[in-house]
Amino acid sequence: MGRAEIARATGLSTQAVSNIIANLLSDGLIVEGGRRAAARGQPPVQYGLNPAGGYAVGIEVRPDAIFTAVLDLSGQVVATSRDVLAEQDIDGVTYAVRNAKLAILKDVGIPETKLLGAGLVMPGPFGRTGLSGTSSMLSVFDDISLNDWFSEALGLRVVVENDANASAVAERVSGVAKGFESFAYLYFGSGLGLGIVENGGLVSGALGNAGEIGHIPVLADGQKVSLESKLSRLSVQAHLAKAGLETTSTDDLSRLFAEENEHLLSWLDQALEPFSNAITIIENILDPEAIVLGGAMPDLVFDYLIENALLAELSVSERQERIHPRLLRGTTGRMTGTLGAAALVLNRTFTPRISATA
Amino acid sequence: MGRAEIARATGLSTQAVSNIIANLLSDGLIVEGGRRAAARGQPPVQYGLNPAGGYAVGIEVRPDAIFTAVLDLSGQVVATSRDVLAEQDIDGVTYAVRNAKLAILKDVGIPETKLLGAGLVMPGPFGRTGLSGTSSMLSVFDDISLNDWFSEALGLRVVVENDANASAVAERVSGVAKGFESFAYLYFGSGLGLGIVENGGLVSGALGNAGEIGHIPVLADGQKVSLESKLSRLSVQAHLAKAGLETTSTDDLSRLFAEENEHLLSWLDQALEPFSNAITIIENILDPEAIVLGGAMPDLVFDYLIENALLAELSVSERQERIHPRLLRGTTGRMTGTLGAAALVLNRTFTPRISATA
DNA sequence: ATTGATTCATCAAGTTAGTTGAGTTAATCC
DNA sequence: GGATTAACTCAACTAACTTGATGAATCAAT
Repeated sequence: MGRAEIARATGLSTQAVSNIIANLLSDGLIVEGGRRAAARGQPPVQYGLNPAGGYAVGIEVRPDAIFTAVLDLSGQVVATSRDVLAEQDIDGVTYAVRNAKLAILKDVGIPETKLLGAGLVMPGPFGRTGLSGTSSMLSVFDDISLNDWFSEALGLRVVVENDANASAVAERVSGVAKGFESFAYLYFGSGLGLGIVENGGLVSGALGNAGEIGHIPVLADGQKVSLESKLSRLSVQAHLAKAGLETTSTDDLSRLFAEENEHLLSWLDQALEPFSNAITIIENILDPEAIVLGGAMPDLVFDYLIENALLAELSVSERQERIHPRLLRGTTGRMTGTLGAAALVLNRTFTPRISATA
Repeated sequence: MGRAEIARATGLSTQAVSNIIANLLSDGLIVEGGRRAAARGQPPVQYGLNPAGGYAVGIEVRPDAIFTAVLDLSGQVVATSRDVLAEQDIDGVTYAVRNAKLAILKDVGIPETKLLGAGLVMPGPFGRTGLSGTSSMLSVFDDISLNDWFSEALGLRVVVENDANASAVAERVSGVAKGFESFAYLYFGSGLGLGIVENGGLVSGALGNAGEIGHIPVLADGQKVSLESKLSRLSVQAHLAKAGLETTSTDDLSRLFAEENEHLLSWLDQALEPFSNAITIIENILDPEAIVLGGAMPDLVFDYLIENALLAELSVSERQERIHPRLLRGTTGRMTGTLGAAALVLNRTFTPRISATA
């Protein structure tokens, strides 16, 4: 954009914009583009983000491994890596996280000073809740103290989130939800999570545990069960195990789908009604621009669900002026949680918000 | 609070706070309290909001009437009034709204200059959605143009919201949800709505139609039905009508409940399971501090529902450190929507937020 | 080709909302 | 009754804007 255009958009004077641009240029955060001769008058000098002006690290802590990624300001992936997680207690995790950060920075030759912050992702919910039996290994911490702890350990501003929320932000920063201000992201981890983005920011609830959609009651064959028991990674695995199929990886599922395996298809069949109900619930409660699907499922499975979902016509989401389909498949792939961790940092710096707990 | 305390809380210098306080005092927005001698050192001069420093008008448009209310800065009700709405088209509503505003201001002797803005409440959803058959009389407008229209008509900054959202804010500003940053409000209008407050602000979704919870599928006797068909004002009325009881007012219901009327009790009985399911869904998706019930139902009915709800133990809301019960009854009474309209204005001025659509 | 309209941008001075640091006032502690 | 503590004010300085005048590059009409 040119100076004058920015001034009109922001309500600032062109002079103020000029000053700010001069600062950002000398900080290397933006770069000058050419002049664009469009209409009459002097053509504006264009400015754009300098992707190399800053970087964000994302770190995903899984039960047995640590995934790390670095994104530049434009949301492009600079590097990813994977390390084993030897000890799963807090000290082991801290040690591994610190090493992972140092290693990947050294690898790509980015100095600490260029880092905007680090994002950390681990399975929620945090704090002590009624779900604590199913909770993460670090459940001794609530999200605020987790934040402080890792902030200290990494020497960086830190954002801690669960995998569903992080992935949602990944899709917003560099995936299919680019530019969406309000949307929902249905995340298939071992369970089922929901990342809620409203007005560009995450909705995290009173204690940061919003989006635990796996535990809502749904109807299946006249029985009331939890959504997660019908629609999740654990659910397929249990279903296939009953038929003697030991599947563990997403590739396994991909292969079974390609083979039109009857057991996988029957699982999909039973999952469709709970899935459709969940979509209706999300749409009517949150009125999102779209619902994005992502996580540990093959793309083909997502496509199948999107294709065959019974979308309620009686929904606030059914309207004529729709630009996007009501359901979309995420495009950030298998590292979505890790990329999301880094994307959280970018999202925070690009769409800051006022918070009561400053 | 004293100057120094405010300075510490905000991160500003005490000098800056002093300047700001001097301005606010001369604008009449705050008042000086006495000195409070607490610890050592010079006791601070206390300052507080001046309730009479500004006012907000709330206007609720109902099918046959216009309700108006004025709140002062502290959230206290200064006046309420009720006028008939003769013509239900846009011109008729505009005329009635303008008159209602002028009348109530004249009544209480508040000059226009003391007004912070006006809140307008009408039944949603706005814009064209899949629910448009059930939509409001002003459905030709979307929420942005509604805002502009009435802003022009009233010569004030205007906030337009649906009844559920407004009532939620009413409870936050001067009801049972005072001080809550994140909660949900289940509103019994003719249908059933959900007001969602996250981080002090309303979650309104991509097109402002979040919270249409009445349309979500729930289970009742092994059947899938819409929540609204089991739990709403229309639902009780239909249920009682089948038994030959013509009830129209909330007082009627109150009386029936006091009489332990078997038909009302059987309605409550069948509503309990869908209600409990809805609570579980809301809790797990939004992780609210509490869910507040309010709207066109007798208090006794709310109390009954709260008392008898089957709260899932497997919920993010089930935790030890809870300060409030998971379910609360709203305390703003029958005018809740109208008060909410005014409360919206107060909420906006007290907890402003950054918005992409400036 | 010249002139005027249109748009982008800068220069220089003024304004506003903050900061910093030194000094003043009023209470408690011992 | 002086030391200590905290709240507050005064005065000078600073950062981040605004305003108004001026210059620069392009297009369109004469």
